[in-house]
Amino acid sequence: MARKTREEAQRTRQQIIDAARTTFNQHGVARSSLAQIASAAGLTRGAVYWHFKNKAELFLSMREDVFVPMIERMDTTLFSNSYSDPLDAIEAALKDFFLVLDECPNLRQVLEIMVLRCEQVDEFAEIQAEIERPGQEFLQKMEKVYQKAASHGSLRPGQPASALALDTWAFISGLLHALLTRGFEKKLKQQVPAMIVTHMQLRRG
Amino acid sequence: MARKTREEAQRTRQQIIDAARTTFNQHGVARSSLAQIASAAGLTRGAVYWHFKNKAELFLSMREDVFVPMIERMDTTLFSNSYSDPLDAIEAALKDFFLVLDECPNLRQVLEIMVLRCEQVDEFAEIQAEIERPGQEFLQKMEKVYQKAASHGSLRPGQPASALALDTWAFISGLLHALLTRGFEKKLKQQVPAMIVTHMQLRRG
DNA sequence: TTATACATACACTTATGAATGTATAATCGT
DNA sequence: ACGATTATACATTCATAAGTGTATGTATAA
Repeated sequence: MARKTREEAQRTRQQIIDAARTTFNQHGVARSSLAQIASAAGLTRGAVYWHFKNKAELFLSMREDVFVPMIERMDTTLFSNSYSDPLDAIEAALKDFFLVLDECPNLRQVLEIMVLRCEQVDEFAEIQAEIERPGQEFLQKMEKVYQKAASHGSLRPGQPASALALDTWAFISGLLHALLTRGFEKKLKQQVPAMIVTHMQLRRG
Repeated sequence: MARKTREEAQRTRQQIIDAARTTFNQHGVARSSLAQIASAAGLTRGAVYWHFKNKAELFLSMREDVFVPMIERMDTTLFSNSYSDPLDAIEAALKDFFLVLDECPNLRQVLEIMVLRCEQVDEFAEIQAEIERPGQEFLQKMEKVYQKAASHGSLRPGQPASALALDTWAFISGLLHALLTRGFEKKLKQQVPAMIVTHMQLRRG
């Protein structure tokens, strides 16, 4: 075939990423062949191998495509100074996270792939480390905000900020997994905001 | 080779299950071939195909080998009447769960495989449903115990039992995933009892 | 004219499932 | 109780399918 413009080439690259996302999501990472992905993008393996070294690199590129913006968005809400009570900032950030998850199918698909449809082992060990890090950083950020809430006086006394942050972290992680494994069914999805309110209510003074 | 006694055959069956567990855990389910598993058990694929139809059936057998006893043990603690306060029963059951997880490497390996090293998709859909069900049942059991605690008067008022059960469920799920992904490192493991105490303390009256 | 953006073809490896082989428990008839 | 028969518990072999990475071809944008 013919050579494409640079912009066209970038579009095909994006098409491959999109095809990888849907294919990984449908069949799992291990069971998705590069031929399948290429075919889903209307291309051949040659195109895939031109743009990406192998499946692992394609996986990482697909992830970065949607992961970085999400983290930035959460941070801005979490550290926003438009909330008088830091606990409100946490509550808003948590709600916003699940709202984005509901609104952005690309992000949802990528999270589904990373959590459910990817065997975390061997050469994907580095990938796994990359997945963990945002969670760790989120834990530290939360602890800071809980400390702010403590000095603000809105926090129910008796527990250190670190313990509260751990509890919230486990709660969010578990809720995310529950949503992902149950396919974001309405019944559970509608309970999410109330669950967050309950969770935060338990630590208000 | 020669034919074995029925008891010997049962032992080789168990050897295959053990080999599958360690192999799945090391390399992931998809990347583990039946030849690898057979070799790890000191056998050939012929033995595996004799005892199991295919990899999926072997996976399910490996799971049932350790999963059923765990559920029974949790239930006995959860519904034990040796605790005057139902909240203490919940706290004890949660602590016991993570204690068993720490003590029983087989159960830990199987959970690691199911959560981290198994792509939940396609023909494993039934398997996934089997994995979800205990979680769902646990949620319902918890709700009952929270209701008992409410009528017992030890529960901090303001939240329905269903909401509290959901929160605890998400907490446990998240904590389990955290432990599994971080390889049960001591630092986090030692925090588990305190986290459970914190979690329960937040809902005591 | 050359580097790019792919498509096509090739060589190699690996896994699966079924077929076949085989020594011996287990069972059955006498 | 003992040999003959049969079913069992595997090992071995075979046929086939898929996937990967690389090498090569090629039209065209740069």
